[in-house]
Amino acid sequence: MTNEKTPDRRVRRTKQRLNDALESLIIEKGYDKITVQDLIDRADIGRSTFYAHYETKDDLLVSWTQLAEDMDLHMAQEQTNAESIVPSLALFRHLGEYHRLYRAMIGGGGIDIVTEMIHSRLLHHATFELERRAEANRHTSIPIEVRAGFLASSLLALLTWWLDNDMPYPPESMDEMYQELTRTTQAPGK
Amino acid sequence: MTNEKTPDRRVRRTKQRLNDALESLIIEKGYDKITVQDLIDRADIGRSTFYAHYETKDDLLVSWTQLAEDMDLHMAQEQTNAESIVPSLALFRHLGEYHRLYRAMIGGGGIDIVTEMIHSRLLHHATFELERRAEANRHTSIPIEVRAGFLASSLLALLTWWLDNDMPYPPESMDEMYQELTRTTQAPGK
Amino acid sequence: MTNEKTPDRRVRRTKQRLNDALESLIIEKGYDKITVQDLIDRADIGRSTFYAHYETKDDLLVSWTQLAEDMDLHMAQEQTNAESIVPSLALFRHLGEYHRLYRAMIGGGGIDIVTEMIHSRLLHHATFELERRAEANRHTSIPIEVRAGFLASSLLALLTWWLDNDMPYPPESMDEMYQELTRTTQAPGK
Amino acid sequence: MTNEKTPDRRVRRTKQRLNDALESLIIEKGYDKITVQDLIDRADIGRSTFYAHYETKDDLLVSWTQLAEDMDLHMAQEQTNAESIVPSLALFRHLGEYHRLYRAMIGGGGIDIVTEMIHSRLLHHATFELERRAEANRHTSIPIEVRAGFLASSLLALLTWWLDNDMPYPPESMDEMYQELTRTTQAPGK
DNA sequence: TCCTAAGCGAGACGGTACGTCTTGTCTTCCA
DNA sequence: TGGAAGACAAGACGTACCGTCTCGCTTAGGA
Repeated sequence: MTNEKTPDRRVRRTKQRLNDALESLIIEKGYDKITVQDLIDRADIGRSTFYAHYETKDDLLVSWTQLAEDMDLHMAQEQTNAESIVPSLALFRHLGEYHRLYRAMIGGGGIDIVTEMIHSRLLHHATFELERRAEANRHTSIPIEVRAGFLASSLLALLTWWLDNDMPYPPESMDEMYQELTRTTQAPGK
Repeated sequence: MTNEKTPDRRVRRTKQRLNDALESLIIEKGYDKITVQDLIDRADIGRSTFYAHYETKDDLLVSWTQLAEDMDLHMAQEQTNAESIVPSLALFRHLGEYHRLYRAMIGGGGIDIVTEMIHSRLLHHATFELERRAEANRHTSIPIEVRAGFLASSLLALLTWWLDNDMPYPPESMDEMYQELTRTTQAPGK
Repeated sequence: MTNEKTPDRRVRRTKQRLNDALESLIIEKGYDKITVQDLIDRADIGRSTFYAHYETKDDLLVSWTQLAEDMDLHMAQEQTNAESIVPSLALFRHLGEYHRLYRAMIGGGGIDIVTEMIHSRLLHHATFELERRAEANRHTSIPIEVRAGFLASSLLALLTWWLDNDMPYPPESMDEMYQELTRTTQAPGK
Repeated sequence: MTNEKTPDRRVRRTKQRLNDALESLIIEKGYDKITVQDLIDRADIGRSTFYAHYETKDDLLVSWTQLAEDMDLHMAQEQTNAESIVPSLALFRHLGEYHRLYRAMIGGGGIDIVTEMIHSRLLHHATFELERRAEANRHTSIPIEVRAGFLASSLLALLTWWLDNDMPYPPESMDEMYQELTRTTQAPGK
């Protein structure tokens, strides 16, 4: 519960229009090719209105909370699965479902900001889980931050490869491969 | 023996100046912030001269062959080590030696094109090595291209993390961690 | 008896604040540099309130009736003086008294709209007076409108010069010079 | 003979195009309504090219030397006429010839910068001439700067009135009226 | 005294023009 | 006469104002 006043109805409408315009333009022509003018035209708003709400195109992107919320939601859902350190299966399923959008945002020619955001959330999640299970991992001398980075980067790499190659395997297979490849950290006791 | 004429002495001078300008500007302000005008000013050449030799800023970067050659050289050197699929130790040592430059080029705020080039070479190398040892890996159903991508991305992630965190461990330790984390693919029989 | 309702007390207060804001801002930074936002901020009113009363910044200026009324008042006072066609002495005295304000409004860097308003009133007055004395001026073939324009412009030029040069002579001297310079028209018979 | 290098042929072409565009647009829609974009479109040049040569629209106008040169030329031509203090007849003739352009630049709704420039040149000329004939004017106590200002402003007013009213009299008649109205200063001995 | 219509502040909004910046092409000039 | 210097067209950028508009809150002034 924040102290922020409920925004003007018009403000919400403007932001919604900009988010819609951003999403459709990302799919159509790729984020890098989008100009502020494109967004303005598509959202049918005035130039100064854009700059009243966002400093730059990137600012609009990061304020587009859908991504972060999606990530957190799916992480929370899979959190109950004690076996998995990162919510890999849920992510393969979610990104596969919205693959047109995610393919435009991560991987080759994607958007660095988005990739970094996802990586950051995965990293944070993995670090937290590894620390929670610290006692079970005394057998290895590899620092937690290295292992967390490894887990996050590996998953991101597989996700990216999967989307860039038109999802040649079902999400469940991809998850199995990920589990197998990272078995050294995921299930240390083997 | 190529068909290329030996470049004019002036041409070589121009290219040398541009390479020097590029390197110093990358370290100073980061590749993304560099403009063609910056390069021209620093190299003290005319605008058309730049475009006579390179199509874009990226073109100058990739033509700056030092990186690719370095990579290949170190790969070749470590190629004799039958145990290792990718020349990880050599890379940790090499990047550590020139860390100021490499830190500016890969990892957070780095240059996509360079990261992709390194990734591409690692991927190609890993694919080749895995195919060469294919018979030894029948035990796993994970496709070679997935495993090659995994090996390349993991190494790149560790290299990046290492540089971004001021190289807290010696190259040898990093290599050991990498070997351990990717044991499932590197030495599958274990 | 007009149909206009007596304005709301608040309306009068708003207009007063705007007039005050306008006057102080003209002296401070010059009319041209004033923005509607400046007026709004200084008067501490809302944007729509401004546009509820005035169409533009110029509209506020011309509705600021003090000028026109001043002019007419002084013209009426001097009207009795049969010698003078335009109320030059009264104007020198009046503008001299409020020179800080008038210097900002007429002459170099002044406000065209004000200058034109003063010129227009002078022209109208001179035309009226010359026509009233038409029979006394048969000696010259110069059309009345030319002579009226000459009288108005000359006086305005002297007033402007006088204010722009920090009023180096008293109003009475300025008036004498004006009478002498325009003697050909003012007192044709001489 | 200046040290400035002869400008690039292209530069001269660009400036010529801008001058032409300015002149036609002044006549078409009035100086105030002209935007930089109008000039760019009409001259068929790039936006940055405009700003490479001129800081603002006003800068282009004042650099448009034709006006100042015209003034000086006509002043020089009439300089031989010992009777006239300012080159009134030549000016009536010249402005009448190019009345479409001058009507858009001086007088009601005209361009302040141009009006002030003409006034300034007239004033300078009148001051110089009056000082040259100082001994012949001992009869009056009116300071030279006042009389020069009067002569310049009166002429400008007549020119403006003449153009704004579609030149109802020939230049020669206008000049005669001007001489008659300013007889007190022009031919003091009468 | 209450009620209701108006005045009001606040500020979001669509637009227009601005002056800056960078790019890749094209023309001129000079060695 | 071939390459360096740099002028150029194109167009996106972020800023500054403008005049319109939609909100609720406040507050007269008539019922």
